[in-house]
Amino acid sequence: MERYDLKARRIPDTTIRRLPAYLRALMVTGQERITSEVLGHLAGYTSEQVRKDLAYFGAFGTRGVGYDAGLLADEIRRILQLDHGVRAVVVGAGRLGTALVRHTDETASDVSIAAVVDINPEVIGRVVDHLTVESLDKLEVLISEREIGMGIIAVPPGGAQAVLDRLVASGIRAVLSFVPKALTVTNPDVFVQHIDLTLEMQALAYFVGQSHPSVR
Amino acid sequence: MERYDLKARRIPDTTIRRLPAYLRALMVTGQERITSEVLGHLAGYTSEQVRKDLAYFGAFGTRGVGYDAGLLADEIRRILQLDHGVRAVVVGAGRLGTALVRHTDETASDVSIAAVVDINPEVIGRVVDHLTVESLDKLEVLISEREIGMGIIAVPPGGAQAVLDRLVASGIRAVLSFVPKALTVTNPDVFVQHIDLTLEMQALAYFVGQSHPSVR
DNA sequence: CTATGTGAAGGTGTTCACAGCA
DNA sequence: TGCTGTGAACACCTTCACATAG
Repeated sequence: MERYDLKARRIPDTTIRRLPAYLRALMVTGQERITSEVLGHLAGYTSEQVRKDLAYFGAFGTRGVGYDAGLLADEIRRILQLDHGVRAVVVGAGRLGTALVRHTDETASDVSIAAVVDINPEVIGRVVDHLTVESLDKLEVLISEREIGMGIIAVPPGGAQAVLDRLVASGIRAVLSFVPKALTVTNPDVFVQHIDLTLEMQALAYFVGQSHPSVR
Repeated sequence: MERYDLKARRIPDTTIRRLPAYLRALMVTGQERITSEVLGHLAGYTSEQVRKDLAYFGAFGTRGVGYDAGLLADEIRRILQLDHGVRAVVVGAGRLGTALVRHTDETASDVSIAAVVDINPEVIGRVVDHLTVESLDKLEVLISEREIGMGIIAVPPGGAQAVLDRLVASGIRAVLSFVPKALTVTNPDVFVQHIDLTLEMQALAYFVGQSHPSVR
């Protein structure tokens, strides 16, 4: 009964990363119907890009008309597995970790935080929104009991690799890391996304002085 | 006296984005000398990638030996303009905005926050680390007086586009946006980097169930 | 003999242009 | 006629392979 996996086409990462933007754009318009032109404009991409991306998964539009916004949103949610109720564990209940929990609570994003753990005894037991910070020791148990499929790492660089290894060993296949350090993973089925503010800002510095870089 | 601009080669964005990772790796090793192999490993890339990236800007290594870590770090800082003391303004002093100020203070990243502004009278005047939150009205004045070259937008979606327009009108050419919405900019000299946590997590959800995607 | 620097080959993602269908 | 869906052309980035220099 798998719908998309059977096609066995390799989907570009870039396509996957644009789908959530399309989903948001579909939510914003109250419209019933929407063209790839409008959808692309709202999401910040071109109409060709929209059509190509969607074509990897099937033909959801009507020629000469456009797409049914509600139906297309449902398709995208299914593709991204957002209809499965994806649950994540936040490792590290420092300033960043707690901010992440609150953020996710506020924005109904179809991904929920199901557990927060920390290694520091002083922090364990504290309440963050609807969750109590648990011990890092219970990481594997919590992942299993609460059927967690995503890991979010918000610990200092020192302990990050060990945390990642434990997440992977527990069957986690999608990880978001805020650690200011390169982490390695051998299992090719595991996808790790890094968000590194310092690196981001340093790269941006390059463009500060970049007036008129010849053409484009 | 320009060193790199004269070459007029178009540098791939991907290269620019890897340079900060190389810089960090160079800081981590106490070593005097380093090979592209080791540097790549530390930063999470291949040795060929390292050499190609650096070759866009010149020949900094010694054949048969490797690179001088300190010299190479200086080169990268110069390329990224991190030797110029890049200053940024944070627009929006909410939870995220203040967290950004503190984060940047803690991690000496060669990019400093030189001003924080907000539109909310209740927030204006508050002290965040070494800065006092100023009125959004003074945005242009602050950018000019404090020679700010980078903008960081951490406001709700509603006011974000207007903020971006004002930043661009003030001559800002590098912007980091945390706004959960696509922003548009017509000036091709302006570079806008989006960090959107909700989109990031939704994209990751796709990989949660992605076991063994055939080959690779 | 080692590790850099680089043209050439290869691969991946985007844009074009239009055929196909409502 | 209008907009989708898609092969083909294109552009970009990465990997390969080796000439080059110390």
